[in-house]
Amino acid sequence: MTNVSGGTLRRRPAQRRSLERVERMLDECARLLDEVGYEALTTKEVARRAEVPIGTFYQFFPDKQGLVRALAIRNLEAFLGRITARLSEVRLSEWTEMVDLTIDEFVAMKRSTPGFAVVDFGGVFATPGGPILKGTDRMLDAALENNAIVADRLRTIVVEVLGAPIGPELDRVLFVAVEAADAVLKLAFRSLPDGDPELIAECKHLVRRYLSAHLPQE
Amino acid sequence: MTNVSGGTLRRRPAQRRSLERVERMLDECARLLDEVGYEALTTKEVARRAEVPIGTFYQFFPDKQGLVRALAIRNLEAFLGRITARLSEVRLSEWTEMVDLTIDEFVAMKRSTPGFAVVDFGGVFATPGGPILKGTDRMLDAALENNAIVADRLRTIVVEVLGAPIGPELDRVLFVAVEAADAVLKLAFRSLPDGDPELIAECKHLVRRYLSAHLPQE
DNA sequence: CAAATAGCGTGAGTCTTGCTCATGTTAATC
DNA sequence: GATTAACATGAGCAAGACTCACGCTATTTG
Repeated sequence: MTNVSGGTLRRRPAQRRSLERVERMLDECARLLDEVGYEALTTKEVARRAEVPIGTFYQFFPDKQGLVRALAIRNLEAFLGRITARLSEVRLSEWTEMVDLTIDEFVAMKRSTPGFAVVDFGGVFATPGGPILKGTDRMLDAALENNAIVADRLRTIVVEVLGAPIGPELDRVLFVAVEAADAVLKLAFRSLPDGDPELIAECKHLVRRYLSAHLPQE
Repeated sequence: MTNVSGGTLRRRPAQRRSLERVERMLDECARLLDEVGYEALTTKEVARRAEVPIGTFYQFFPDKQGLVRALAIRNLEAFLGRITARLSEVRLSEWTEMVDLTIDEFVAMKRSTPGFAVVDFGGVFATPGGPILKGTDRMLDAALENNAIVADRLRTIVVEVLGAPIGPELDRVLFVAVEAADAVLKLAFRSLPDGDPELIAECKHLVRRYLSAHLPQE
């Protein structure tokens, strides 16, 4: 699996114990996100639940956002892993199948993976804009980058499976598709805890309609 | 103009002076959002810039989120106003024109209205999910509701202009379209400060393709 | 017109939270 | 066994969200 993680951690856990601790903190972070949401989540509480002193928490995570960002990256890697696994099982004949497969897998993770409903790949914040002074929330960039990574991975697959024309146009199209799908699926899960089935169907519809203009028809 | 504002304010400003103060606080909130983003925005700084004591701030706004929510609602009302104004000027023959008109107006506001790039109609947070304990961030619901209001308004227009079949299906379709468009436009403005023109074009494309399956062709 | 009353305005101060850092503890190296 | 380096810890600090007791100004009342 490609390691996507960039400078997210302050110190990379070397020993077994530290590694387990970091994993535990991420787990508790995810569960807390489901319970109280991002704003109400406190680093102290995450540390307490993971049975890790607050000082140790800050040995590994630069701040609250770093924690959530790390979780988002873990989610992303899990998602990419599941996608590639499913793709090696199923031999798909049409690209439309890939749309369904991707969305289904995303939906499955929304349902089963703690915290995924809240952060998925990182789109919790929206703080772009002007000269950021202090606090320096670059989380949004992370979200942007992460969805870009999803798009990039999908592009590789699309090009492999059916010889789609490579180029900046394809990049853009897939990027837009991923972003739009993400938004509609968020909507589906806001309406119903397990995701409104009609909205999920509509999401597939939306993506297929859009892509059919850009990908070769079969 | 329909008054959309629900219980956003603690006390509704009755006298002229209070009303100006509230307006000033919203203005400064918007400008600060552009400068430092949501996380780094402080109520003290908003109050300071608006030349209003912090105590008075809390007379009107319940909390930081309430402030931003109020701004989002003001934005929404301004947007709906502009849309209806443009629609009364231009007599549109095809529904595709309405897509362009709506998106163009949204883009124009993203460029000109302070703070609109950050909050537009309220999608700053993402904190749905389980039993919210304290802090009770219901901002996301507000965002949801606000986009629903946009969709609803557009539906009224669509039904008026061309006798589109009314029903829950049309509601859902428009809701999805608004949500997807919102996401792609956010993306466009993340890539470039003034909005990537190619992504804006792609957004129109996406919406038209999607709607063409649900609205009567001309 | 003065007194009583009711609402409005105010900012010092409280409480909570993110985060640090000096000190203690364990493991590695010589 | 001594020295050094890496890791662990939680009391404490800084900063920000939000309150509340008091003063002030308008409005009503005898």
